[in-house]
Amino acid sequence: MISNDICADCAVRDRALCGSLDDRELLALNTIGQRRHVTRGQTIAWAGDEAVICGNLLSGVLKLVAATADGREQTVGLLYPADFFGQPYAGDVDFTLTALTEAELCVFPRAAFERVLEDHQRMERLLLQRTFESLNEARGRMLVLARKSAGEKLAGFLLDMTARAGASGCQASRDGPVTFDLPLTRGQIADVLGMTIETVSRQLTRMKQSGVIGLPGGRAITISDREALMARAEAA
Amino acid sequence: MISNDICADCAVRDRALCGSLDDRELLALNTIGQRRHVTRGQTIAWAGDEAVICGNLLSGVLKLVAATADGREQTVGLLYPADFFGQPYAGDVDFTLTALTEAELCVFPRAAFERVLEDHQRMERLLLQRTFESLNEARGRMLVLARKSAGEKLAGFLLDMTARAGASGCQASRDGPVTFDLPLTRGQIADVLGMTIETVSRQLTRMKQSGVIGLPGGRAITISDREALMARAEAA
DNA sequence: CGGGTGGTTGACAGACATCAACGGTCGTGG
DNA sequence: CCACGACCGTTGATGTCTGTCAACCACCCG
Repeated sequence: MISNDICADCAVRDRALCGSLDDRELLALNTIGQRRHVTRGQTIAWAGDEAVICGNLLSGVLKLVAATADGREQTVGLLYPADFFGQPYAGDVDFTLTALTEAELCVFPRAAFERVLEDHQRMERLLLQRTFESLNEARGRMLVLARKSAGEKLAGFLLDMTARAGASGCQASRDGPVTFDLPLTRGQIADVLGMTIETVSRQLTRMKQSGVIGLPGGRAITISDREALMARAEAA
Repeated sequence: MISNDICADCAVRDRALCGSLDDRELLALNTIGQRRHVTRGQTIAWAGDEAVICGNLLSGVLKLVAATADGREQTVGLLYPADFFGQPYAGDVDFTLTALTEAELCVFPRAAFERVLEDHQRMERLLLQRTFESLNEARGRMLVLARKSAGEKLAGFLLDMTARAGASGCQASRDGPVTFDLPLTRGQIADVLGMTIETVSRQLTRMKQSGVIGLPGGRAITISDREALMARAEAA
């Protein structure tokens, strides 16, 4: 049975919301869940549309985007594997959800997922906790967007990405230089940090000239001096 | 019995989370809840402290504040009567909670409240929905903070406050001028919108000179031309 | 009466956006 | 295989919005 295999070989089985369910309970999810592949740049849900789906991100990176009437955009959230997307009990979608990279999703019809939540209080509680975490993160980001300088924003962002890259990056030694690929273009970084492409670029070259980071080319980045980066993330 | 009366004469009984409970269930809350009065400027919970309480706001206005290491501050949320505060299942408090005005709270020990949540799935679901709403609001605010000009921010803020003032303000006619008192000082508005006192003041006088608003004195404000205000809230 | 808080206004500066030009890389198609 | 265009990134010149510093006024309360 194919549907049974969906959860069995799930890459984020232990980290996603579903981790709170036992094997038997997973069967219920299996019957309503569906794998879906999206390509870079593809939009999964448009702000203003009816909220019909929710689910888990299996691989790749997604962004949540808010926009003004005249087209200015702000990325208000980044989603990584094992993150939940969508809003149970919602009417309409509030923020456009788009893939920044190739991505794999596990999608549920919203109504069906709500029924599962009702039967599994533990999962609903887990979702509540995650939502609080997202809220705290969003509020922390508000401070960054409103009060930090371009240099501070970028330093903080790079530290985030470094932590996120984690094991996947290659590092010579503990506390030594770390190199990895940023999953975002300069423009996408600008959207996240509330600045322009040019400012992102300029700040990066400045850090490079200071020896804090290296830019080997392409989307690669080397964190040469993590201490300095942390200092810059908090400096006035 | 005093404790029984707490909910009976609650000003926000029908709008707060507890509205989901029947009379018998309210007894459980009554035994753990406690009224508390706070004065203007008083802090209810400090960021970094252990999260020991949560509850409902009965009257007044509270703010949630995030701060950088070097003291820059950003108000990341405003709480109005019937709003819930605190974070069940949390470890530490993430954002300092302070009263902007005299305020009345209904406070619960966090651990006890969590037990009530576990027994009342309906209330937990309501809390989940509210948390999603807060998250959406925070994300919307991210767009404002990062991408809107001072004029747009202030126009949007005034529209919010107008909606909030609602019936309490006095208006001559539908769509006519509305006058009410802002519950925030210029400095507090600046903290909310991510700008400075001076810029708030300048933008207000500019709007006054354009005839969009009136500033009768004190903390009062008159919305003379709501259409124009809406235009300004979205203008580039 | 004096000090504190809150508000307004002016002069000035600086950080960042904007506008513009240019180079590199990659994929497609002739 | 090469060429073209699209996308991405960098850098420079310039402008402007808003933050900073400062002075001043009104009001309130002890």
